Amino acid sequence: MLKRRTDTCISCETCNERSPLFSLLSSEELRIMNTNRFEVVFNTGENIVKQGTSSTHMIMITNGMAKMYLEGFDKKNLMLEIITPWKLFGGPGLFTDYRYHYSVSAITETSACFISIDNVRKVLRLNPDFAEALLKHCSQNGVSNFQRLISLTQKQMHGRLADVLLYLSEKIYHSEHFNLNITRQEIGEMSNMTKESATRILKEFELAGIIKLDTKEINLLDVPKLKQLSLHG
Amino acid sequence: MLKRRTDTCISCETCNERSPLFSLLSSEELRIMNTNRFEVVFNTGENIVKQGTSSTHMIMITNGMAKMYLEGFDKKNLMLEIITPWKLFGGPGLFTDYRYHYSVSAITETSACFISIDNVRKVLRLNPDFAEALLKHCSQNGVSNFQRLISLTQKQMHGRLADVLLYLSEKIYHSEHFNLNITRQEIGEMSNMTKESATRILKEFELAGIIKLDTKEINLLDVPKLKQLSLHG
DNA sequence: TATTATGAATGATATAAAACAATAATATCT
DNA sequence: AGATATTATTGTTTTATATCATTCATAATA
Repeated sequence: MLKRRTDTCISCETCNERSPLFSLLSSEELRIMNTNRFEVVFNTGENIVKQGTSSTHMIMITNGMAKMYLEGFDKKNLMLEIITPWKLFGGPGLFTDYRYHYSVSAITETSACFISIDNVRKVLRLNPDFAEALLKHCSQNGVSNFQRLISLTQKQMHGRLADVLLYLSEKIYHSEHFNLNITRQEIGEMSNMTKESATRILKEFELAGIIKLDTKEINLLDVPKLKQLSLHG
Repeated sequence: MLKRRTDTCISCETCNERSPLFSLLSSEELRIMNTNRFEVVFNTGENIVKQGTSSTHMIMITNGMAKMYLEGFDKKNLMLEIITPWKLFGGPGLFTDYRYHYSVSAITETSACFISIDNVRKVLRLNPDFAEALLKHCSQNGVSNFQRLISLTQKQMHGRLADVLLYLSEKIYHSEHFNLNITRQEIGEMSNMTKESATRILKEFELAGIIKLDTKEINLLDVPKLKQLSLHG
């Protein structure tokens, strides 16, 4: 579905303040980035990128919410992140094998802005600050992946679920009280457990007074306890 | 222990052909890289980098073998790679928080060459090809981490051990017949299982005629079968 | 409003893999 | 070479977690 142009998104110049990476660029460089740029609105559930297809664009969501996930064996997904506006993605394939290495799909109706990777490459060769910032961006993803590896391989379910709740609260909903717009299945995909286990442990947390739970509505009552659970194995 | 200078390693100019990243550099850029560069020999078991300390250097092994691993909870390690000569490392911290995010220790006596990160940064700003190559290097690590995440979270022990055997054969020993210089404990750290499980499954593979096993000596008899095991969950 | 889908909750059972324990085989040191 | 430490093997038990099965609740649709 095509999006009507609005005065908030006519060109990169007008929305560059939204992403730290773009604020490093000159007008001329922004003009390059803006060339062939397009924006598309996705309905809930639709794929924004599909793992395995050609990676031709660096993408940024300007509105809505999406999930980034690895497609594993037997339709089992591992969710990497929930993506909110101004977070840049496109992944490691952009500079290696020109394939997307994960899928991204819309959790709510989502507008996404597509910037051609050729233009990104042009600018990165013109602007060393931008090149360094991209390298930093890539490195930060590397650090996150290390944390994920340790969390998923060395913590058991309670710790992993605590990690998810803290992530949702701190990084996504910016509140200790939030209304989930993801399913138990998806909570399981974030913490590598079945939906049944996710349900069960949420209930346990409620019984232990750590959270207040009303299906989709979650209230973190004891954040220190969650942090302690997160630290245990 | 300091290493005597030899005619094979007086400066980066003389060993630049060893690493694809260095072949992109001009003499002047190599001279910058070579400034304050030093080489140290580590004994078996010694730390080359220690997770959590300041990351000040990009490092390359010129001789020997080392292991790169994440230190997790309760002294439980997760080995990321075995490092052999000319593989560059230093990790995601070099461009983010200036901390090493993993440890590297010598499996055999190992010589390592330390290049100041300030010099790397200087050169990356001078040479867009090098900048792009570093970004590619970082991205490739990202791809490997995705594969690792899926392998460790979605495969069970037989599949994970098959992955390790194939990795050792293809990437490290370059033969289907090799003499391990790592312990069962370390095989466990590569595949996220206990040393007892590693022993047991190696034995099972032997009984199934997939490998020939004599403690440290391993012979892959049925590589297709290992690949098939690797694909299953 | 009745009727399907879809998601959530809960219980019973099965199983992969860790933890524990003990012995056997190597390697290292004196 | 003998003594000690490290590593490998093997068996038994325990536990975390998946799987299966069913009911309940909520949302979408006719």
